Amino acid sequence: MEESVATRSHYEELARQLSAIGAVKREMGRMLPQDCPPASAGVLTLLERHGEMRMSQLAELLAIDMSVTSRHVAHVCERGWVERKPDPADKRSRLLRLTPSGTELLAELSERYTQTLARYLDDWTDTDVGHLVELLARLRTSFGDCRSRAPHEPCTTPARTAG
Amino acid sequence: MEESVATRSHYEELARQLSAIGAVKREMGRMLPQDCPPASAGVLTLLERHGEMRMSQLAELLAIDMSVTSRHVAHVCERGWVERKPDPADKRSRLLRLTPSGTELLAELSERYTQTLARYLDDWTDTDVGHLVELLARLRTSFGDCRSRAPHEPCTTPARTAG
DNA sequence: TATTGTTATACTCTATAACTATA
DNA sequence: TATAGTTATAGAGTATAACAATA
Repeated sequence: MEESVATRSHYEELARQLSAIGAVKREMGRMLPQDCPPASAGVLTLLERHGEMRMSQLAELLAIDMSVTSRHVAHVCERGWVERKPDPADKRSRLLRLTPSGTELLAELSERYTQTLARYLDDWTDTDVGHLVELLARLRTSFGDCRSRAPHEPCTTPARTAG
Repeated sequence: MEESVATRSHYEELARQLSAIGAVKREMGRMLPQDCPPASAGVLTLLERHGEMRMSQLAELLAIDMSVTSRHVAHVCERGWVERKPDPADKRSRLLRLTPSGTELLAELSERYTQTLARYLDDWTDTDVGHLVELLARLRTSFGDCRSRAPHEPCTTPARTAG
C-alpha cells in the first residue's frame, strides 16, 4: 500500500505522540494507593472485567510475557486482592480470582481514576473521550492483529556512530 | 464539576486503554536500531523539531526529571548524534545540538517508524490517524504537558521534509 | 515432547537526593 | 542563596532463559 505525504507525516507524528504519552500514564499512576503499582491495578481491572482466568490468559490480555505476569500476580496475591486456586482441569494451571478485598480496592481505584480524569479533562466532551477510547482500542487491535499475520523480527542492525 | 454515568464509564475505559497502550509503544520500540533506545529517539526528535536548546528545556519537553534527561543526553552524545556546547550566556548551562550524524540517524528512524506504522495501520484512513494524533496531543495538553505543541512553532532547525 | 507457570538475570526508564560549579 | 547540570541509588516494568511439574 502506498501512503501519501500527508499520511507519512501523520505516521511520524503518531510515533512522537506515542513516545510522549508516557507522561500522562505516569501522572495517572501517581494517584494510585501506595502499595498498588499501575501493574497491579491492571491485573485487578482485567480480573474484574473478564472474571476467573488462568495465568496464560491474563498474560495474553496484558500483552506482556507470562514471567512478568507471574510476578505481578504474586504481588496482588500477597496483599490478598487476588486468589490463586488449582485448576481441576489441568494441574499445571492456576485459576485467578478477585477476593472481596480486591473488589473493594477496585472501587477505590475507580473512584480515583474518575476524579483524576474529571479534573484534567474538565473541558472535554463525553464524545471526545469516547472517541479517544475508541481509537486507542482500535490501535491496540491493529498492532495485535498484525503480530500473527506479519512475522516481525526484532531489529539487530547496529546504528551508525559518528565518523 | 459533575459527570454523567456515561462520562464516568468513559473515564474508566480511558484509564484502562492508557494502561494497555504500553504494548504498542514496546512494539514500536522493537524496530529501533540496536544502539538507539526509545528515549534516545525521543531526544533526537525533539532537538530536530525545536532546534538548539539547554538541558533544562529538553527535560521540560520530555516531561521527565533533568537527572534522567542528563543520562539520555549522555547516551546520544557518546554516540556522536548530539553535541554539547558551553552556553556563552551562562557557564552552568550547556547547549544541545544535533550533529550531522544525528540528523542522518533521524532520517533512518523516520523511515522505520513510517514503515512499521504503514504495515500495522494499513486499514486506517489518513483522517483516522490524524484524529488519533490530535486527540493524543490534546490529552497531553490537558495533563499539562508542553510537548504537545505542534512542531509548527518557530524552530532554529527546520524539520526534515517527508517523502 | 510440549505446555504451564516460576525464578534468575539483565536491561530500560524514572525519581529522589547529594554533589559541583556558576549565578 | 539559588540555579544548571551530573552522578549515585532505588524502584517499577519488561524480556530471555533456565527450570519444575504436568499433559
